[in-house]
Amino acid sequence: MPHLYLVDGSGYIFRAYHRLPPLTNKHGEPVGAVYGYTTMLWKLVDELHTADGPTHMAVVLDKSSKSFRNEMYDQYKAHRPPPPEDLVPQFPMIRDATRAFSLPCIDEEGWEADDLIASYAKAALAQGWQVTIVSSDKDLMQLVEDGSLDLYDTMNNRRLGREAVIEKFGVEPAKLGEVLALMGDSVDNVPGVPGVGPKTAAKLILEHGDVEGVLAAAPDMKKGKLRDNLIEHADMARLSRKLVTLACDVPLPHALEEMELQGIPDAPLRAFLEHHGFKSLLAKLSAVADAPVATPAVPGAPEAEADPPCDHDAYETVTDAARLDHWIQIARHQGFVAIDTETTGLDATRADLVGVSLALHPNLACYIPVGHGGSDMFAERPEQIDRAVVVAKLKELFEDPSVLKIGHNLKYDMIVLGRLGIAVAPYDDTIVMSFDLDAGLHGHGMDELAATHLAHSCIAYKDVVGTGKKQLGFGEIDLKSATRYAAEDADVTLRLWRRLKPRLTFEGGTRVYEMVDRPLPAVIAGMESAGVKVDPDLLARLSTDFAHQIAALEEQVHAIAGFKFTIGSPKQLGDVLFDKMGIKGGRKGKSGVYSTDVNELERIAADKDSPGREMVAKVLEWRQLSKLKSTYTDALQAQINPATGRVHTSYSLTGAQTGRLSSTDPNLQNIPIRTEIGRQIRDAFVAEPGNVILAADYSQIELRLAAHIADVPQLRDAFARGDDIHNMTAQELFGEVNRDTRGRAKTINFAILYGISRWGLAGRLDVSADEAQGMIDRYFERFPGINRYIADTLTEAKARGYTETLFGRKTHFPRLKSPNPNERAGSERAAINAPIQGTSADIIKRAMARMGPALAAAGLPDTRMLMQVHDELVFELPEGDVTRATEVIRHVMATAAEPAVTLSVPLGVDVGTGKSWGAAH
DNA sequence: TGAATCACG
DNA sequence: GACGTACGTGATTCAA
Repeated sequence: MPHLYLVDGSGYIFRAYHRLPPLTNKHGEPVGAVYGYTTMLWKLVDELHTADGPTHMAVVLDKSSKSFRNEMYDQYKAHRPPPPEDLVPQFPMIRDATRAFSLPCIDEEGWEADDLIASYAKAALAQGWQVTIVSSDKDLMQLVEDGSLDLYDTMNNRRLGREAVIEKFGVEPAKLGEVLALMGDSVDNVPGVPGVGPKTAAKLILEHGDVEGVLAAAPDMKKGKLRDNLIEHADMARLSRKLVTLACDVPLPHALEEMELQGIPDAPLRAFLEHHGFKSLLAKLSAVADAPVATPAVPGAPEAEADPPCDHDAYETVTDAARLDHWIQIARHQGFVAIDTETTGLDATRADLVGVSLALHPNLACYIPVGHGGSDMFAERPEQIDRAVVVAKLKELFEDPSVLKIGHNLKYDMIVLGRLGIAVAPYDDTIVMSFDLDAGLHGHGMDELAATHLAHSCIAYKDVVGTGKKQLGFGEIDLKSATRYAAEDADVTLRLWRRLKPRLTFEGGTRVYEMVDRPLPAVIAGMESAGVKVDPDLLARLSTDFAHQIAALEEQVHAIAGFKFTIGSPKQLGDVLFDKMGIKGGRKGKSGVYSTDVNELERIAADKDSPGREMVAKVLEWRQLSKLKSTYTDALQAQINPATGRVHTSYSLTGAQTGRLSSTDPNLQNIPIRTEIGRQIRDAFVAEPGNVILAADYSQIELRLAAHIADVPQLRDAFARGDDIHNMTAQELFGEVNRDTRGRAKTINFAILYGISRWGLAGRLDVSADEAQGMIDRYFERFPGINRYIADTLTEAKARGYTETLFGRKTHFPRLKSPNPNERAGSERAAINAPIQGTSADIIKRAMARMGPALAAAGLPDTRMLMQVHDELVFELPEGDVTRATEVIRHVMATAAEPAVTLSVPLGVDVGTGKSWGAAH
């Protein structure tokens, strides 16, 4: 007779987590619960062919924390703390483990694992099967039937049948629901009746049959607290009765036959165990290698078969609502869908939706046009579903918590869809996944990834819309061509996801993906959509002001030269200074042009005897003003979005190899601050009336992280005391603290982080290479952790080809093995810096991900995060909220590493506010 | 399109 | 012994 084992995976993993020590695997991922779960599954599967062993098995999990019970009672499970942070990344691994055993993994939105277990159990019993539920959950004990259904607690190795239930609760399993209802449950927040515990509940039920019987009998009971409580809380008792009732009629997506157990599969299980380095289990696997072998294909595992090539003619153009419903229905059923949007432009904050594509499986993809034709009055508008209908239908799918949306650079789509009222969740982003796996090895654009991973060359956008004057908007493309291009994008995205997702697990990328990067696309989409207000009048005033000064300087420079030339041309300027005016010491670069950068010009300006002193000073001033005008005051005005009156930058999540963000169009991460004249530009970044700008920045975060990572006690103590770190370094290195030694110490502190050479330091400090070497030696002597860190980091980077941050972010350095010594040396310096810069980036990203929820929880929904500048977050908020917001922001930033990483140095956060960004500093 | 320059952390 | 000299970015301008 078939014997079905239903494993309560969710219940198990929580118990395993708390019972087992916090193990980590070789990738630094927490795996304690996964290890416990794997051994448990194995033990069960091993019992196939034994007397009471399973013939069929499935694992049942909770899909989300919400179920139909929350609709009955909004307080249900309301006091449950979120799962521990180092347990969260283990949830996907539990699914990996289950797949490695080729077992079905069952979860359904809106239902708890208990309901699914009850429903499958009933279905199996109805066919005359034997059922064992692997769990120790008391709610599931309601299902026990003498001789046909029992519970199995693998942690104590105990089976639990009718007798055990009676012993534990004093009633038959069939009456257990009545008892549980009266008792209530503080963990799940089932109210029950106050003052009624297991003993009283059992007594009452034995006497009166069920909850209704007890409530009916209450008025006749002897006066006392119990009677009063039963009468007063009758409604809560009835509600509790419903809450503890298991749903036995959930639609069942998996046939019981699919759950047939084949034995221990070799290849996928071996790959899984090797990935985590579960050595004892690997040994065990080798011992059972001759056992019956199942041969399932693990989707996306390294040995997975290649997908068929993209078939552009297989893609469907969806132009009627019924077909759209059909696609949505399959996506719902499948639980994941790749998506992509086509729009009228590149700037997500302005672009309008033209169409959406979906992909469900390789070559199973469609394009839903909504904005084709229309703009051209001569062309006929091709048949399309009404835009509002598409938006409404897609909103339901894209917001469905049980359907994973997969996109490539989803941030873009989120901004476009966000303006249509659609909030995409949950999601995976393949550009982020690729970055977390392969930063430093190659780019992460879709076309490049398709070529690298799928040996596929995507249709070029330019080939669809043309270039130059003849370039068309995507809405002007005929539906056939549009479908071929757009659906391919979704198809390729899906294919990439199938490749990359398992690699995250197998290569240790899950930790940084889940703990740092995954939340970022949504967070940054919010920041970009919000934008920042700039004062165009102030910028215009600065522009004219600068223009006048530039014109005056230009005239003076030409007068000194005696003729006109283009000051902005380094080539002409070099010729004027070094050839025509005969200034000595000109250095030509490889392109044969004299160097005229600031260092060179300042050198000339410092030389009292140089004939070019006057001109050079004016050129330097001219350069500064030209830069400010062209790059900032002029450009920024042009970047104001007329619809919002604000500037919306675009952050790249994959721009910097170390994990930092980068900012473009415009770059808001290089707005001047170091000189007074440039700083004025920050005054143009302003708050709306009634609001203020708040800037919060980490103080010396990279040096603090260096102190922690390299384990330098002196630096750690200095930060713990709150000392000025550059003063302290000056004291250590030079024996006295003054402006000069502090400045030098500061230079050296940074230089060390960047892996500088003695010549580099010599150039910076204007001393000889020998003197510079002396300072470096002294530094290493005073802070002995530092050279050990540098040596260890390089050794490891060379052996593995990559470095890692405290959160497991990898940065690859293929050029560490370059035959070119310069390239090699450059990579070595970058590798020394990457763990520090990267960890800093990880920490502020975690702060950003937590900031929205933390502000909302504190009742500060109007505090908006607008910008990130590597170690600084900028907010706009109502004046009255400053005090409370400051507290929340400071706390979130200071604790952002925890609990995943415990730092041995505190993280300091400086906060300032004002009407403008300039005033907030 | 690449080099040079310079703005930021 | 020569090489070329700090990590990470993006925008603008010139010149080919």
